[in-house]
Amino acid sequence: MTRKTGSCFQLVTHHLSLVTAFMIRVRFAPSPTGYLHIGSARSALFNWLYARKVGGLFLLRIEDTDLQRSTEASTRSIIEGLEWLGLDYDEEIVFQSDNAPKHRAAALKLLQEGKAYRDFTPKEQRADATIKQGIAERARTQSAEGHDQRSNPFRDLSQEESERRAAAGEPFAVRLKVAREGKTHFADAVYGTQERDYTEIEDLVLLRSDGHPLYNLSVVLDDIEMKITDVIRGQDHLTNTHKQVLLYEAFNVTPPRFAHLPLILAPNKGKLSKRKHGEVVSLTTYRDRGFVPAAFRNFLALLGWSPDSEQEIMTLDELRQKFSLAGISRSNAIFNFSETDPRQWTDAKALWMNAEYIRTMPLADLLPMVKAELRANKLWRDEYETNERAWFEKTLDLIRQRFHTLKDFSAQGRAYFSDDFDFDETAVKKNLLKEARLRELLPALAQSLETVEPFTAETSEAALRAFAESTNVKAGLLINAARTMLTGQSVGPSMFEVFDVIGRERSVQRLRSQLPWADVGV
RNA sequence: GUCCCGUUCGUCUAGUGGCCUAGGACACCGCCCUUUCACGGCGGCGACACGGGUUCGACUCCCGUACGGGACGCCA
Repeated sequence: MTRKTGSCFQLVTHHLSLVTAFMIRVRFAPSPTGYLHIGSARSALFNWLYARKVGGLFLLRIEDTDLQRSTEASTRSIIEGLEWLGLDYDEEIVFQSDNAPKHRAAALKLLQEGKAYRDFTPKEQRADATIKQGIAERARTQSAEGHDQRSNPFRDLSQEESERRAAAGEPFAVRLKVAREGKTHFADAVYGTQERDYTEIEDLVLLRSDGHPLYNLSVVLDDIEMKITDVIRGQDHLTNTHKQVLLYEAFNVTPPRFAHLPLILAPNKGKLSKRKHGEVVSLTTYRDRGFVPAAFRNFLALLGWSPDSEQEIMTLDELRQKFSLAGISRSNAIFNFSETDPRQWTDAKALWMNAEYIRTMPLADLLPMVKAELRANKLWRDEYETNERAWFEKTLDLIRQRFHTLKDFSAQGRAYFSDDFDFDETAVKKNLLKEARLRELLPALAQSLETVEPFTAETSEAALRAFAESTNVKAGLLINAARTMLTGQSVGPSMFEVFDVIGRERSVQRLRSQLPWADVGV
């Protein structure tokens, strides 16, 4: 990023400040340690909606200070995920690791000012796997014994002694010197006024003994530098916020406004984690399994937020217009899905919403998504966009009515785009093998359809019903049999609409096929 | 364990003291439409965690209990 220096720039920013003072600036600040979690995606969405609603800016900051776990692939996945959801960001992406030297300098400044101190306690070594429970356990015993958060022996070490030991090369961490008495306060837009007694807040580590700046320090400094006006993030940060408020005070900066979001929980009301719940928490899963981005975005928006109206299907623009922090609920939401039932691999409402979008969205918006899906399965032909476009749109409009994901276009929809499709075994048994006469009737039906002119849903229906009457069989028998012959399935759109889009030539050909009988060895 | 947060149908939620015999959506069930399956239409099932207050009146306000969640790191 370019950084201008000199009084000229200062002057400009000074004038601009009157204008920018009211400019809302929010950020989405994920750590790139895995694929984008749907909870994070929702935070991003809410930040974006809030910013766009008021004409503010939505910034992206990658919190990659944990060099051990951060990956470039993860950063890419985050950016792709935002793009998929249609959330554009402003300005350059900030990589937190780039600012480490500044963060370190700021901590050292607090040290000089006496607002922080050197902690010479040797660093504990802990195995990664046992960290969480070990910390919880220690916290338990400490609180049971009435641990004093200000008991660090190095807290009141004299300045000279501290300098001397540091100069001698003794390693030290830098901790914030939290006052013995007082409370932190902040107004949360969702949870209301929050306060916390200092005695509940530890002297948090700002700098590791290797000089590496830690999370709370970096977040505050970056938010200050990025001029963030509103911090919207998960409720799991509620206690961090108190620590961060302390840091804002130490730096003499007015804290931003805060809004904490209720959490998204697993069906067992526990934390929804990638490790425990697998791909269902990853945003990319929804893209890969045929979700329309607008549908998933719409679903996510309704998890923890609701508009004033009872309308639930909303475009991005409608969401933007209706969004308000006041509509965010305080209680956690359960993301309902089954780990054993593949039909309910994710929340039923999300699935429903996706189907709803697929059958009602403008065909022009659906077309490119279906194109990608067909292309990936070698079912796409360029003619679908040129001289066969009318047919293609008509076919999509017909079959989309009962599809749930984009995957269905290449799976259940295969027979519409290829002659090479499979026959569903139960469909064959139920609609073809049950009635022996069908083996002769179907080719005869084909023959009578061959002369129908023009060949439409109406004329094919008339022809089939006439044929049924003349051969003295129920129309339903032929209808169901024809459906299976033409599509391989027992379910689908109205048979006559299918005749229409499959066309006379292919319909006749398929009615004469002996494949279903050959397959079962009759 | 300590601190913080929460609790309305199975799930997402509306509800800011009388409009609530608690509304909507998903799921489920039934009927209609349809010789398929859906869509759609109509209807059904189904909730204010519990106990005390305050009030003429409490889902809404206060207190307590229970339950659930979060945080408690030289991780982010």
